[in-house]
Amino acid sequence: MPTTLQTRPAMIEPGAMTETPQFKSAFLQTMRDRGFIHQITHPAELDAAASAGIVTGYIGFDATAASLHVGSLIQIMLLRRLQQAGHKPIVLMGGGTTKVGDPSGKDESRKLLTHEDIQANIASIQQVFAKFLTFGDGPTDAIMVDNDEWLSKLGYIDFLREYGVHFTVNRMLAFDSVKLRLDREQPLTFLEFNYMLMQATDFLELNRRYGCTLQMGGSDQWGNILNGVELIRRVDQKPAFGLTTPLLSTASGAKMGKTAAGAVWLNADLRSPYDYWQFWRNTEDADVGKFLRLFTDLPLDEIERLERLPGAGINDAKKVLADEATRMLHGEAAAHAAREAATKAFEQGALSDDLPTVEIASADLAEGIMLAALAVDAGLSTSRGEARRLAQGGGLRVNDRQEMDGMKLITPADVVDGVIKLSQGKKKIVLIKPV
RNA sequence: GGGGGAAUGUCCCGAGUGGCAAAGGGGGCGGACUGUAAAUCCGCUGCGAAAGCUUCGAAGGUUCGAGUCCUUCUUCCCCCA
Repeated sequence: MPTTLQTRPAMIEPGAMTETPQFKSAFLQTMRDRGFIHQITHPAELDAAASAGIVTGYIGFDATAASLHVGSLIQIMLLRRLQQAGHKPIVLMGGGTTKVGDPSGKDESRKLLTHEDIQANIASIQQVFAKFLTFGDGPTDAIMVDNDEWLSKLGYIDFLREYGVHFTVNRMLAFDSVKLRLDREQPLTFLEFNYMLMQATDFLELNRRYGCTLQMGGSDQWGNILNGVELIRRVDQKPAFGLTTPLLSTASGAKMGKTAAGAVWLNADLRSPYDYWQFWRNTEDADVGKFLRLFTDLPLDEIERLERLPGAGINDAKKVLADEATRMLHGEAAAHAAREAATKAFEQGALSDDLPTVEIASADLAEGIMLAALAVDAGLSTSRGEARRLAQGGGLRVNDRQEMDGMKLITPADVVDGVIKLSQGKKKIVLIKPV
């Protein structure tokens, strides 16, 4: 008779973190100094393992969209730090688990994606990791695997007999991902209910294939991670660890990564380097230090200096943050161009070719285009009515001149140096280029 | 299988009496103040140039008029079996 997972592992609760003695391993020490750690299972054991040799750790990424967004960046950085500390990162693409759908933190079931959708998403997501990690065959080189490889091959009966016996429904019902859904009287399908088993299976599989002993993730993954840790410890009697990062929100409580323009995608074709730079530039004062520690490789003493800049000087720290973050993702040239464009636009009132540009037909312009329509074409508004209200509220400017009438016709006379500068509010600028 | 309840402005939550483009929040956007910050205050938040058009799970019906009443259906929740 197999034993079921009943015991809770020793772990560090967030509050206790500060009283923990210094870690011996460079990895955990750095992680704590830079604010990555929320909870750890078996901290002493993991610390010892990380000091003694190479630890292989993984993080799973679901493929629900064609790009990851800033919300996942902390996980990506975590893998980067792992590699920097001399360990081996595994990027696990959730080709299989995405077919099931993680119920954690969601009130409703997600739409089911097809296998083709998921694989296309994975292909699109993959490229980003190469910017942050070094892939290859070496001992600390990163590797990428897709859990569809083993999950889709599982037979139902085999799966139930091999893994199902290790989980009690009693315990599964106690997990937040399940409990919250039930408490709110929201449906939780049996399909989704199985997600945590899938994820536990992943960890076991990676442990057997690659000797992976560490699973990391956001704090909402704590329950899922625990299951994997315990599964390995029960079934194979091997060490396994879990580590979660704090849930990232801005100092004023907003969820990280959502802005006016929607999610802050990491793929350049979904969000330009210029916009990405702007995202970091607009960080709240209170978050600058935290973000510098998490999302840049700058040394800690330099970060401390930056975050202590008095008053408006904090803006310099934000520029450094934006530079560093953009460079890491899009490269030196793109970061430089984004900063130049921003400097010109905001500090010198000049234009830069790197500002977002939209082309329109000269013939249409010759006849005159309603300002509101132009704003829609420029992507500043989703409807003309909205654009007109925006103008009425003083939120639209043409060549830096406020224009309250959304019905006003824009003509070739408004073209200056080959473009029309259209601004929404203080931060969004689009260049309209007649062709 | 039986009984009871729920679905509202395509971001979320939520009032809603037969006259409703539909209260109020949150979120978002814009303005003022600042430093491309926060906090605060103000405005906007279905589409349309307008006439008008399209919204309250779906389809029918009653009515001059339906989110509101009736019928059927879908989905979900609860209780009983």
